[in-house]
Amino acid sequence: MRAELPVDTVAMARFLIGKLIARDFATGTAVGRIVETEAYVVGDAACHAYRRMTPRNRSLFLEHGHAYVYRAYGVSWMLNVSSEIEGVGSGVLLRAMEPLHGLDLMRRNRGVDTTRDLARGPGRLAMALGVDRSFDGIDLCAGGPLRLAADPRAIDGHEMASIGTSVRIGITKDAERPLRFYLRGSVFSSGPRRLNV
DNA sequence: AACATGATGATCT
DNA sequence: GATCATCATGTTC
Repeated sequence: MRAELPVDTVAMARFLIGKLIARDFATGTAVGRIVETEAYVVGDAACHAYRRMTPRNRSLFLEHGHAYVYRAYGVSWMLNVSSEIEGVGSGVLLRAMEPLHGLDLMRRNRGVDTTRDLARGPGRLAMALGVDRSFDGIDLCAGGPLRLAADPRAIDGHEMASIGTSVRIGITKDAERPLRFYLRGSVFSSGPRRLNV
């Protein structure tokens, strides 16, 4: 999988739209299709690695395809994918997912029944997958309990046409950059569907 | 002090 | 159903 991943943050954010993320639990596997991402690029004041490497953000500096997990607002875990060569700090936030398999597991993790609400939003996505700080720094391309996968049903090139772009959600620094990407028409993405094309 | 959010309840259609 | 205000809460620098 790593060989297929782009080594570029914006390319990664777009590439991940439509890809699958799987999480093994003792009782089964939950799988979702990524439908919304945000890029946090080099030189971006909104990126946690903007200033320098710190204990919190060090996973952003791992080789592309590793998890960076942090707590937002004291309530939610955020799951990101590192997106550049080792030593360069940047990543892609996974903001929403369409539940495909193991919905019972996600419902249990979320304490919510409605399919549409299981993973629409970055905190919900992480909770549905049972992701917390213990996943920070893990390799998402190594066949571990949390991993990225291609969609076997996808046909090369067909997803590209259906990706929309907008500004990122919930930030104040570098807020005007068009670095949010979403699968057009998906009811499982979390924000505006109609900014910037 | 600021923050890459979500649940809830109010109010409007 | 949409949209908005409010706030709980941990972690960072």
